[in-house]
Amino acid sequence: MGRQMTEMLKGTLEGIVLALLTGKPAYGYEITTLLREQGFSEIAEGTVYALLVRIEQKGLVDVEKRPSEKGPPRKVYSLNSQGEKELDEFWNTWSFLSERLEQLRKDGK
Amino acid sequence: MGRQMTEMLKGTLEGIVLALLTGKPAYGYEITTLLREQGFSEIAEGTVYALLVRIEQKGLVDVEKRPSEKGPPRKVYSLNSQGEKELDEFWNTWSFLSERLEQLRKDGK
DNA sequence: CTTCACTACTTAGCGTTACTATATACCAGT
DNA sequence: ACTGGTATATAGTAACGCTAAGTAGTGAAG
Repeated sequence: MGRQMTEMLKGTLEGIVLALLTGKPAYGYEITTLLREQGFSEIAEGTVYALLVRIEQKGLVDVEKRPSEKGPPRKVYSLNSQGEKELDEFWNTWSFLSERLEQLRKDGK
Repeated sequence: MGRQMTEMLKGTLEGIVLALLTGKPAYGYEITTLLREQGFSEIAEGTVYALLVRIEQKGLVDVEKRPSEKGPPRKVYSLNSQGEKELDEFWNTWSFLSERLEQLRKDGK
């Protein structure tokens, strides 16, 4: 992972995961796969699991343990109302930053 | 500053400052003022100066000391070729992330 | 002449986050 | 037994923005 991307993911990766979780609960391994499919090809598994622990502790998701046919039990995360609120705020923060940056990019040309 | 914004600025603030510097050299206090005018109203001075030290050490900017009529001498930073290259990469990284996020936002609705 | 306000830069210590590396565990096929 | 895919956990590290406090120069107000 590039240094720039690593730093830029700070603060956005949590939002990305919350967004992935809207409407469709998922477990860690699945989320990692989803991220890789969506172009975040180099995100380490450990990063995702640590993030999931964090958002669980913050109370943004509900967790349910379910058996898997193919391995150890899965921890399925689903967005709760507090998580939805956090996601809303995330989009607001993102919009602000995004608009400022697009403005800057325009000015630079 | 909100927690989310603080985290999101990691990795982007450097790019923002590099972008501000394109074409028009500036000194720290001036950059802080510019940022505040552009909506980043709560960015601490210390943050900016620390960032400037960093990008100088990374060799992304050239520095010139100039007397001020109103206070201590100014350190004027100008983007050099390595800084321009870094800024290019920054925009690439930003574009990638930005596109993924806009896609996610669309899907969520 | 001293106090205040504005300009201008510096730095130590802190909290948060993503990464690296490693470990554990379950199951299927060879 | 061994390999490979599925699935989770965690200790240690580095990077970065924030807080807080300090130094220094100039000019105006009292």
